Amino acid sequence: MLAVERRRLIAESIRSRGVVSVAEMAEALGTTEITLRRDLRAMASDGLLVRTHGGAVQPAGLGHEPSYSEKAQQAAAEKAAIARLAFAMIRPGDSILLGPGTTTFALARLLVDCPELTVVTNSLLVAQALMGAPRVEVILTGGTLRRSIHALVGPAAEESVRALRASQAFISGNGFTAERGLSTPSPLVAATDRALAGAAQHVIVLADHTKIGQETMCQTVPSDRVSTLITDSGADHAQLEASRAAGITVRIAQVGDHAEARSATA
Amino acid sequence: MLAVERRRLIAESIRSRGVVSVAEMAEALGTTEITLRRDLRAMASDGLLVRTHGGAVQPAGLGHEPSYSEKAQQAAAEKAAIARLAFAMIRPGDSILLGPGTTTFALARLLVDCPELTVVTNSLLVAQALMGAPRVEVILTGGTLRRSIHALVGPAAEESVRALRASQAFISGNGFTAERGLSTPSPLVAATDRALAGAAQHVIVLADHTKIGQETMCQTVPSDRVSTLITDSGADHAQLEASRAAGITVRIAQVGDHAEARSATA
DNA sequence: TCGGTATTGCTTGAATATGATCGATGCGCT
DNA sequence: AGCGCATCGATCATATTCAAGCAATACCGA
Repeated sequence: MLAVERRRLIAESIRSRGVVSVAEMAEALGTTEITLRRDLRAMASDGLLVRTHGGAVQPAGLGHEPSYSEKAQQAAAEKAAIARLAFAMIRPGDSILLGPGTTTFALARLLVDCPELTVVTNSLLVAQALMGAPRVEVILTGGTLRRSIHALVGPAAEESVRALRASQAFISGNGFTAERGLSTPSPLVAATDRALAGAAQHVIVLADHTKIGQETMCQTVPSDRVSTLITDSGADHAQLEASRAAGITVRIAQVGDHAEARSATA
Repeated sequence: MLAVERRRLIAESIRSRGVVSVAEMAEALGTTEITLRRDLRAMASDGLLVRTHGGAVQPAGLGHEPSYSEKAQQAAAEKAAIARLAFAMIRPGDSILLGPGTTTFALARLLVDCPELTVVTNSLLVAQALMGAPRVEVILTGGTLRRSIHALVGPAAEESVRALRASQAFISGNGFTAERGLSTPSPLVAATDRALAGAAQHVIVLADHTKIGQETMCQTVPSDRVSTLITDSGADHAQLEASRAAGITVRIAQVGDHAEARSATA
């Protein structure tokens, strides 16, 4: 076993699984932990991985952030179900807009096998998720990096969206009510979301039940601009009825229901 | 067994498996390791393979795609040294432009502790590297995602750079000569690099010795627009002299820490 | 046949990679 | 906060690999 061979296997393992453990890898490669540690140290100094206690993780650049993906665990099943329902609304050849958020991120992961698709987004996570989707054209808006949501915001982001048109925009947020529509705590994020919504013929809001009935500071999309609301079965019924009365198509995703999803349920 | 026949078998083996081991190959060919080493040395000087400890590996650019992480390993120590030299040119409070590439990525990793800095980039890797640098403001250009270099290119990218001004632009590429300046194989990437260079007062080219004297298809920055060239000590001397004669400040990075890759001047 | 050249194999000293031990550090648990 | 455990880094010892010099053999032309 050559050193280069070993390191290539380490790199491959970390690329496919995101993390490697020193002990586990030493066992698998038939070498000692000391050598593994030396390899990891050398590779870390080259930026191929980031060293942690007991192993190493993928450098920021190909994987998903641990803190962010932890947050995505909240109501993960609901978000996945919502994403599947949204996925069913997309046809090959479409041009769509995707806002930031864990739910839209879940949707992006479903799009990797979708042929002939153009995705415009201001979310770095969405872009990362579509990195391995060669048949999907990904266009990022410009803008200032907002770290908390891994997205691009600000005047530059709004400006770059202004020149674009798409059939559908999939937007998320922190709160949704039938009266005030979608809202989010940050004015900057709200302005960018508003720009995204303004560039699409149909606005589809993705919001799990924890957000229905919540109001936060800044309105991003008023109710009359929302075509469809996709949420899950835990949502407040009165709010859903009021939304329907406002002319919004409301769709309820059933957790564990894979029937609507087509082929991408890996 | 003729020498030419032996070497043909070596080439065949390295093409099919990617790596060969000296001991293993000597056993298979019924010869000694000394002879194998001599063969490998000769073939390495012809560029048919890359010598490593205990064997040899396929040179990058043949067989399979030079996946980003593998490319990052090439001349990693030199790139790190170049990045350190470039880092010394940046002052707190500056606004800088960073292009795509492994060397600029190495520079970005050094910037995480830099206070009060504005970085404009079209590289997703640079953005990711600066995700954990709360005191650095990161602005991404818009554009179409080019997966092979993890960067944003195209008219949208150029347009979003047009409104910006910065003191320094750090650009990399695939080749640099004193006559034609910086060049890259892709017209799209070249156009974006050109836009980045056009937005800065000073253009600093980061290019390790493997790129000096190389010419690729598309010129990105002509020599007279380059203020500074930062390379490493393995670079061709005639090219460096010609660059100096053209008015470019040439700086040579010394590989300091761990000397892993050794370079032979042709 | 003889001399010259090229190829191959061996030996030696140096460089590198690997493995083991020990003290220090960090992390998780109570 | 304190304790126990795993992990880490450093240093030393060992094995492997490398490169250069030298000797032996094969090949070739004269």
